[in-house]
Amino acid sequence: MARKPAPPNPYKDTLNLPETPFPMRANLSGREPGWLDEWTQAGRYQRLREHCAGRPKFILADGPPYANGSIHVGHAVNKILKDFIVKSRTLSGFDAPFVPGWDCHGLPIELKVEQSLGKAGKDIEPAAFRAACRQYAAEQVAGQSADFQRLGVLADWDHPYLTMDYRIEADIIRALGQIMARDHVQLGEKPVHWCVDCGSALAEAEVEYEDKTSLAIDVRFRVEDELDLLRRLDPEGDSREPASVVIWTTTAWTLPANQAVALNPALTYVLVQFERERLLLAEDLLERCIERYRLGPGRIVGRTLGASLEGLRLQHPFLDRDVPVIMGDHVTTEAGTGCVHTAPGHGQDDYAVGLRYNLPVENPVGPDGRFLPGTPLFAGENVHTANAHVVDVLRDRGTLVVVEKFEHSYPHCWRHKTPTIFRATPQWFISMDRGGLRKDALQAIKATRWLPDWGQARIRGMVENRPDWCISRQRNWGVPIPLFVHRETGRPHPRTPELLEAVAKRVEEAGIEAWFALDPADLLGSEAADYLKLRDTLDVWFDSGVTHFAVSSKRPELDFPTDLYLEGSDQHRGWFQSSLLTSVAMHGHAPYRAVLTHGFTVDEKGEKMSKSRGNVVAPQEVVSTLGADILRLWVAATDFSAEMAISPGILDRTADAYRRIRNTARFLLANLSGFDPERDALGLEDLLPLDRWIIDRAFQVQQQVVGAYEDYQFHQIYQRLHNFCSVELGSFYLDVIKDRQYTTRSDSHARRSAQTALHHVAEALTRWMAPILSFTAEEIWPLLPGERPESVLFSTWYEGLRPLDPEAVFSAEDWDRILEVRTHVARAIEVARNERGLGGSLNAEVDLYLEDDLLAGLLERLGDELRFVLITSHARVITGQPPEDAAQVTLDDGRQLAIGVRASTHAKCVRCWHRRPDVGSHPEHPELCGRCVDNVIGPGEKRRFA
RNA sequence: GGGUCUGUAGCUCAGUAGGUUAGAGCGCACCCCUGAUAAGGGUGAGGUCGGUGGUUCGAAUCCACCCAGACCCA
Repeated sequence: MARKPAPPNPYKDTLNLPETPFPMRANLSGREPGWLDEWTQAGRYQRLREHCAGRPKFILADGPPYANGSIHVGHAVNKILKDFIVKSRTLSGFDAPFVPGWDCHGLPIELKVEQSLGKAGKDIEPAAFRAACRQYAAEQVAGQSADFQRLGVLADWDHPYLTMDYRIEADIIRALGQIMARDHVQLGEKPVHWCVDCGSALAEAEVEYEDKTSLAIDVRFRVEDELDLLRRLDPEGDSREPASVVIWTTTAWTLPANQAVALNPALTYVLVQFERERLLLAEDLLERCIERYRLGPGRIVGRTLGASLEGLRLQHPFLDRDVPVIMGDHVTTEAGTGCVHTAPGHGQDDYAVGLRYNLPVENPVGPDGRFLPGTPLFAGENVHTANAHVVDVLRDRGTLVVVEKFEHSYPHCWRHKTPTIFRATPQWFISMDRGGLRKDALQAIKATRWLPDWGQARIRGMVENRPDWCISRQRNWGVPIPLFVHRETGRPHPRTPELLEAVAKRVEEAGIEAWFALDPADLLGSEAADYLKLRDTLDVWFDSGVTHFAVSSKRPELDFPTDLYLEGSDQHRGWFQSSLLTSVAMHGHAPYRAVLTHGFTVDEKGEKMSKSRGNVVAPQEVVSTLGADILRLWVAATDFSAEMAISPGILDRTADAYRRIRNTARFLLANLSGFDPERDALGLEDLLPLDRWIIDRAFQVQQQVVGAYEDYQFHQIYQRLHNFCSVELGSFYLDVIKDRQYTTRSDSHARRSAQTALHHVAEALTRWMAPILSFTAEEIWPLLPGERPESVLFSTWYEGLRPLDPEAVFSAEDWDRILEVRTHVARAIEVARNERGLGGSLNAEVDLYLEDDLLAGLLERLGDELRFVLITSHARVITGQPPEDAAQVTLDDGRQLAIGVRASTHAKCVRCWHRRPDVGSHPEHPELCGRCVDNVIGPGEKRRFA
């Protein structure tokens, strides 16, 4: 049903209607790229550096994303949060340079390159392979960089740091040298995840857990010395049938390397009499064992704590040796027998407990996953296929109790998807304890500020418990561990520090290839024959871990230690820790003063994103549809300390909020048209009380906004910004001043007062939003009246706001009361609208019945202008008895208020739309009310309050 | 299985040191306006504060357990 168009208004030209080139519809996705181009052309980042030169610095270090694949929303969150911080600190008066970085070495890139070129050393020369990796990484960096820039992130994109930059590769080696010089590095023989298909050790991150079905076996370890057992256990009866400790394992192939059986000292173990033998088991697991073994009912004939069995000798189930019972807290009653087969060469717990008992680290398995020549019974067999053979041998020897299939979560190579094994190999380690690194790192953790504070407990727990850091990899695309080790002693060359620096110099010139291509004789001369040139590469976590040294302390615009690291919560184990350990190892303190953590992105149900669930939100898609500012606003709106939920629906809400903010800004700009602050602005003391009030509100908001930026509480800023636009401005102040803006003379005090307020608000508001809504703020900036620099980032928080004196004639508290009354009036008008078809509030005349006290006095002080505050055609205060039909309400302070609403019977002024008795009083302007006549042909109306 | 967290209206967030009918904005419904108009204003309906059991005169707020989810580890 179409409404009939409003009749043409002959006085329209006499109004000051809003006007602005700032469009209501943003079309962000279409216009953001153009703005970016402009800023790039203008050298925005460099110019900002010049502008900020000499200010106190605030350094946020960029944790390098891995240079592989396109960015996902988690990357976007991270960089956008960093951008909020960099920009807000800039507006707070800091010089906040930001150098983006990338992590460029490592396995995933190798795998990508292998896919197209084949294996290094087999299908392609290693040098060519590394060159291809370098090329590939550079392409990935370029792609990710473009995506990051598209998000509006301001950074030194022309001069990022790449861990594969020659100078950085060289400094990574130097960092290793310093850590070695402080005696934190050692060569060890330790079990590591090993992929037999890779023929290489795997990093934890290169392992994924998959379900696997294994053979689970229970195996007898016969007690050697019956008398010794009797002394420890004092069993009832005098059975002399064989006694065995039973172990349970799912990796039968590790039995040849068995060196002990571990019991938990605090658990109770029982000796159980079966038909032809006695078995020792943990009491808590007895029932389940009896069920599995089918050896008959079984009768407990002895009982003791694990602790009393320490040192008992047991016969290996098929090898001619005896092994001790040892104590380990890692032994649990989750599954098995409570007696744990221990092979220090094949398991990390086993290795750790073995160290305490000085057990040999035997490793009979070669890099190809086959038992070494000379291994009794199993030489040459692949460990996985040997399992069945081991079971056969056990059965032959009568040491097998039971075998069954068992499904469990088992580590697999993420590349080959094949089960990994633990295999003791020579590896280089950063020792946590021999140089006191753990202790010093824990101290450094204490000295660092963690946000949120539980981050401290999290990383502390990890550092307290973590094993030594295995930094060597048997790979091609990585920074070498450029050591010469003696062929006989295995010791690094005595002149290692000097040699490392010599290598670093060459790497600085030619990259890591300088090491791989190096002829040892060039550095060692005649000694070369005695030394082995190491081909191991460094764990990539070492690369990024030393960026505090290779980047932060090397680039002149940066600083070390750095003010802040900001990454996802997974980095407590990753970059936060690798950076901490290397920095402590090199300098004795943390590389950062504070560490801020954000959560992971999840879908609207709080579940992680994955292709299979189909709940992935791609930043590229958000940017190309809604625009980067919407994504940025979503980041701001979300409390990043927990999981961050994102979905199309959530982004729609965000876009709604954006429109609200945008339109508010638009209205401010539109009502500032023709306003020149130099010429037209009034002093705060000359403003109407209502205009003075909104500046007070803006002042309060700014306090909160700036404080929230300092505390990284961006979601508070979003709430406050949006609330300010909706509540203070939209539903009250802007609505009220429309009449004054439009109808009073364009250069009247009344209008200039409002414009002055709008101008202050707009100046402040644009800055508040600038770190978050970067594009929109820059779009607004040049449209604000008055001289200004090229970008809002060249300014600081607006200083033109002032709080309202509590003693002011209309104080903030006074306005709170007025607003409360206004809410009740709106309610009463709504009733009239619905019940009597009142229509717009300007059709209403309102009587407020109050006791004769302060509130009545306050409202009366507004005089005739009360109607403007209420947006009614007439309003008055009556101290006396209300009529029956008045709406009775109780105010917050307990006061009684009655509101009478009636439809005005007066004619409507075609110009201001108020219904007034004086419409038509001027013969030449019969359709105008008195004040409009005054505004059109007279000196113009005066306003005193609103 | 262990460690560190999270769970308040459809959405995003507040809820002060435990105290009357748990708040805000958005969205939604309805109404108004048509001089912010693919805008703007008003009113209203939405919550067993993840669940259970405790402590307490009284708990969204304290404790225990459980459920769901996230990250890290095994």
